[in-house]
Amino acid sequence: MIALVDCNNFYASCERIFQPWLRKRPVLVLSSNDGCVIARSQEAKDLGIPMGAPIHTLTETVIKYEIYVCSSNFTLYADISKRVMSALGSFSPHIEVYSIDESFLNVDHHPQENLLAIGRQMRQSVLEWTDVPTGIGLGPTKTLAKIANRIAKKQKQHGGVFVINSAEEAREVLPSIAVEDVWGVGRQWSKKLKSVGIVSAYDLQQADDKLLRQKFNVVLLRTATELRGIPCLTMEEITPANKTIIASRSFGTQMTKEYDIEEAVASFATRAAEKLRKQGSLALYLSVFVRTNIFNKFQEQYSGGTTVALPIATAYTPALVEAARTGIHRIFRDGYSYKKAGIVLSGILPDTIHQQALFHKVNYQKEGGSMNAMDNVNAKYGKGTLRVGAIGTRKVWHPKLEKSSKNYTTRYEDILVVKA
DNA sequence: TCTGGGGTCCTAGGACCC
DNA sequence: TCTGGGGTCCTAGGACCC
Repeated sequence: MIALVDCNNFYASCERIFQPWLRKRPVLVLSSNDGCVIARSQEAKDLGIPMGAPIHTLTETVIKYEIYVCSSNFTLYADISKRVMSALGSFSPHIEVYSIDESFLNVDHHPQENLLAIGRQMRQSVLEWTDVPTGIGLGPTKTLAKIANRIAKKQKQHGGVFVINSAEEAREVLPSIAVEDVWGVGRQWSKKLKSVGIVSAYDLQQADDKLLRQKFNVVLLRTATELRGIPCLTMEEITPANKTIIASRSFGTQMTKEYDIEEAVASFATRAAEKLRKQGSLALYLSVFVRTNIFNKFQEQYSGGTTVALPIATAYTPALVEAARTGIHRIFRDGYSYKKAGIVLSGILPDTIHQQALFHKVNYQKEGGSMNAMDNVNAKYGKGTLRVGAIGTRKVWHPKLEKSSKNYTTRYEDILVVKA
């Protein structure tokens, strides 16, 4: 049996922990650049505010209902997430951290008849340890655990925990679940499924394998099989290294100067390099892209991208920054107003392999040593304490961040605020 | 005026090999 | 006029997830 623990309105719940006066107020958390709504408290959901709505379309609603709107604070959310997962860890040695606010737990070592009680204990523990409310669904497969989780959250009488013990029990609840609410069924497929008469999760469970394989694909067939109580998706307790690493941002203002964009991509390359080293990898390719504001219908549009092959696989920040600037020189065109840029690292290899190039000699020890030193300094004294000069100091490209909460759990000065 | 960021997997088709 | 069988690798595009 698998438990799926999912934090309720996670970012909004994090914001409330250290600002308890927000508890009854509707809360919205915005995306980078303070653009779209990416998290809503229950009160905000009840007001009918959709996920992803651009905040500038909600000005009146925000004033009318005194909605608290804030920028996102991922430093805080990541730290709270760690604490939630740590609380859950005491219930099972087999835990897969699926996303910042979700975990799968194997609970096979708990007796079947106690599962509801175990779920309630988990919920209580997380609440006590972190003040974050959760919904918990248990089922024989991940997909059924997801369904159980949905029921736990939607039907208040269950107190946030719901168990689907078997495929037979699933058969009773699946007719009430719309097919688009099944994990793995998105917009496109639900449309297509409905066109062949598959409307509910039950219909999908009962659907003909051949039809699913022929008209759809093997991924959807697996989903249907999981609904029958046969596991197709295994627990992945060890997070595999990412195969691509992306760092991109929309700019706070539109930019026209090449050297400003160079500073931005130097910063992206730095961040990507940090992620790369953290997972113990090297990259062979660095792609760069830029684009104008796609929402502005009156502006001439341009979007460009290019891939720079690195002479050898590397995680050395200066080498990646240099590649990013090379890329920008290739694709930058004068006369446009740029709104977004980013870099993508690919050709990811483990850093235990050091294949040399014929004409490009590298002192791995020296490079590795300096990166190590830089990472240590930045861990101790804060991000960007030590950085390459190409990033600059003017921050002209930085996204908007008008109202971010404090880093109550990770930054010394902010922790003092909490204590006070 | 204002519209996010970061990932994965599968499939089909083309190019190539023997 | 007739024209095999069995593979791999790469890429672009489409679907999905949070």
